[in-house]
Amino acid sequence: MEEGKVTVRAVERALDILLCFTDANELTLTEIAVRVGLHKSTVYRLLASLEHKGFVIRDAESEKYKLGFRLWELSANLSQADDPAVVLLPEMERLRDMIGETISLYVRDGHERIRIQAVQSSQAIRRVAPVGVRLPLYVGASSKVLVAYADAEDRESLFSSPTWPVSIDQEAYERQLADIRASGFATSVEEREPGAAAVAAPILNRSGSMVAVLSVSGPANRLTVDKMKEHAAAIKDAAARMGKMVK
Amino acid sequence: MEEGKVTVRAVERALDILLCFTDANELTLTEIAVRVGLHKSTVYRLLASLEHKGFVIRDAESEKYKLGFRLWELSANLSQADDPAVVLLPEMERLRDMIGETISLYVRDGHERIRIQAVQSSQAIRRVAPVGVRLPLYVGASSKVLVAYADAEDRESLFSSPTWPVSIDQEAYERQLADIRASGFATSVEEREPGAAAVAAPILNRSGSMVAVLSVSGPANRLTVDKMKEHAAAIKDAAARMGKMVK
DNA sequence: AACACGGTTTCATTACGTGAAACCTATCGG
DNA sequence: CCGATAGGTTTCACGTAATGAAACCGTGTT
Repeated sequence: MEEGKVTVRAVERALDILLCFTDANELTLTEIAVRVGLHKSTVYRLLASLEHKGFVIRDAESEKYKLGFRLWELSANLSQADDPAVVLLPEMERLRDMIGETISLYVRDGHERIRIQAVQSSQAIRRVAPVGVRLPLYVGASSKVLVAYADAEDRESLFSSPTWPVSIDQEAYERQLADIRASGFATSVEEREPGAAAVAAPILNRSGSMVAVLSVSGPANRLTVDKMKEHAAAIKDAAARMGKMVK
Repeated sequence: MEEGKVTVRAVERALDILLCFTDANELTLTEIAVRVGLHKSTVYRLLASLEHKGFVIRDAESEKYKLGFRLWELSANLSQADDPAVVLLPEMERLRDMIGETISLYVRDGHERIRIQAVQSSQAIRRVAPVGVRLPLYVGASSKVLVAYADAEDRESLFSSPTWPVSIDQEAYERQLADIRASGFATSVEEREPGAAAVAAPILNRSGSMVAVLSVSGPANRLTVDKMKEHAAAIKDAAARMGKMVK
């Protein structure tokens, strides 16, 4: 396992436990142990620490663990200024008005992506994109960008994980990712949803790491090859500007 | 140092670091090191872990550390239904409208209490109670309730801790706590702040454990003995109702 | 009764987290 | 221009403290 940063194992494990609660809001100790792949007693001790500091609590009746009040305190202090979903919204609206299609913003979360922001096209036929949904990482333009711009070791662990479809021709897929990195955007036509097409580009901050992925999506029959090219240019341009707005 | 729970040192330290950001939203590594009382390199490693998991980030321009986007994800999943500060707010407003004084909600946090919610009296002369402040646990009506209803061993460790004022006559104090438990409320007149008085009662959930403490506070000259009695009745009533609303 | 399923405790082992100290790179002030 | 300061990073030897296995406890469930 390649590192690069000097981290503290116990802490990372504890944080992994916290992150379990992004897609489940009540878990038992053993469920958590399975999720993070650690021994019961290890999880027990880590949870005890998290509980002691108020980051998790045990629900009185269900006897299960859930997130604690400490996170309220912290999230109250989260400077909204750093949340891409907030900062980039105006810019996304500008882009939407310019090209007239639905604009989405995704971040990767483990083996999925989350749509953290979206502005809807105002056209009658349009892509409807609810905020907050989780989508698989192996289909769609945004997914491909998220994977293409992940760091190497991260990608490796993704591909070797049991959630990654074995049906994918890894050879061809890698070539596709290389193309995406070269061109700076990805496209998809009816990959995830029939009748839908999309163009996506990474938002890279000043230090060059990916903050999120921006996408234009709409009905496939409106997103012709020419239109896609136009959109790709527009979205790359917007993404570059956005990259300067976030850490 | 009395324990009682098997915790993981590194994790607790990391969480302490996170908690630094409740009262400051940008900190340098060394500032953090001072706050938590650890060596630079230790904090460095813990921060690296927190950063790696997205719980803190380094601001691009200020180069300081701040809370990361991961907390957004988590707080999105915080079941609002369990946060007393949210659930009980409407009820607190009702109470405020009824008796016309500032209503506060406190929880205990180690050797302090935190005001997790407050609704302000609309009178010209009033108690102004900002949410989020931390106050000592040895003065004020709310403090006394928080201590009185803590479990015995918890109280013991509190009293034997170095932060507990030695000046307190423990004998008399214990009697006072017993009275509070008997009557179900506590009062204070100019105990913590000159000119201010308060009445406080515990919010006990169905299983009988204390969730928070509710208090009425205002200028001492308005909170006469008679008024205090009225308020005590009102607040006990409200607290009882609230106790059924939370876990 | 036997079993499964959560949580808790104990214990031996050594990996891992730790603090000190050195180092690097800026920025500041005389 | 040089020394000082401050913030961050790396290295290293040491010994604690985190770990996994296994046993244990309580409570349902069959």
